[in-house]
Amino acid sequence: MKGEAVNVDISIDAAGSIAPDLCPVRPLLDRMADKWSLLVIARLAEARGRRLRFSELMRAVGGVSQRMLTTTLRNLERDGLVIREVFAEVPPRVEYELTERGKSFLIPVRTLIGWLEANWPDIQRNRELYDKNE
Amino acid sequence: MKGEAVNVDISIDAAGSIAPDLCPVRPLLDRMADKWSLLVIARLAEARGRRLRFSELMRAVGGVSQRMLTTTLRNLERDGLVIREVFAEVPPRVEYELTERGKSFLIPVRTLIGWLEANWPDIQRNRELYDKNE
DNA sequence: CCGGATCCGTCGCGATACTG
DNA sequence: CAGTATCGCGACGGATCCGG
Repeated sequence: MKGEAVNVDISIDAAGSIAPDLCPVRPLLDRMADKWSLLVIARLAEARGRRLRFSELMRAVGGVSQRMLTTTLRNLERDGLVIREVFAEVPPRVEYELTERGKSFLIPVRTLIGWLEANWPDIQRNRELYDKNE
Repeated sequence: MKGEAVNVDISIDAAGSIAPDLCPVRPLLDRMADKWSLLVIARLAEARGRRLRFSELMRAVGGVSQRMLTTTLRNLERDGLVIREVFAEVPPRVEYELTERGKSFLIPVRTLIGWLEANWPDIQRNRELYDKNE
């Protein structure tokens, strides 16, 4: 058991307002928000179709451990955002590439990041003020 | 110290592609992705200007503990997404309301959720397939 | 009624060592 | 080269008790 499945899902209704429980957004959101998913997707997107090898991706992302890169890529593959192709060679070669769905995911991501960039200075100032007044 | 500050920031450049280190998106992203922030914002947005009391918000969100609701609201207030007003009464009354910035945040959120809704069925099918083949 | 303080379990993540 | 296996820590979040 893990928390009795509270009301952690979010969705939007026809009117555009946010409502819970229409679709399980949370599992997805959790994954997009994990430490490496977005960075991996970003690096694959920059390649613009060129497929990246595991080690290549690891250098491009920077700071990620083998373990985490592997599980991140597995999760993205499981959701159909990334394609993984293994070549039966020695030494082994594995290439990764964004799927169409993976590419389309960049649209909401860019919207979000755009908002963050536009609002970050104000937010930062707000934080300083808040922290100063204890 | 906490992990040596690897390359965990993401941003977008003028061309619209995602690049690291332009602005610290990660601290924000972490917070938006925490367990309750989005739900709290959603409930406040539904109120459409009407301010919600703490207990009211707690029932509306559902499943959140007092502790987590408090810290979530504090964080949102710190970032200027929520306004908190305390009334010196007995029993105490505290009301919460979205700021303009808080409201504007709903735009990227809706974009994201829209994408999730549109893609969730496919993703789910993809997952089942992936899980079946071990 | 609205929180602060404390305790504690869980889990994401990093480090390291090993393998086909 | 591209992983898998194992260990351990630290942060997040839930439960509970207390306080103005």
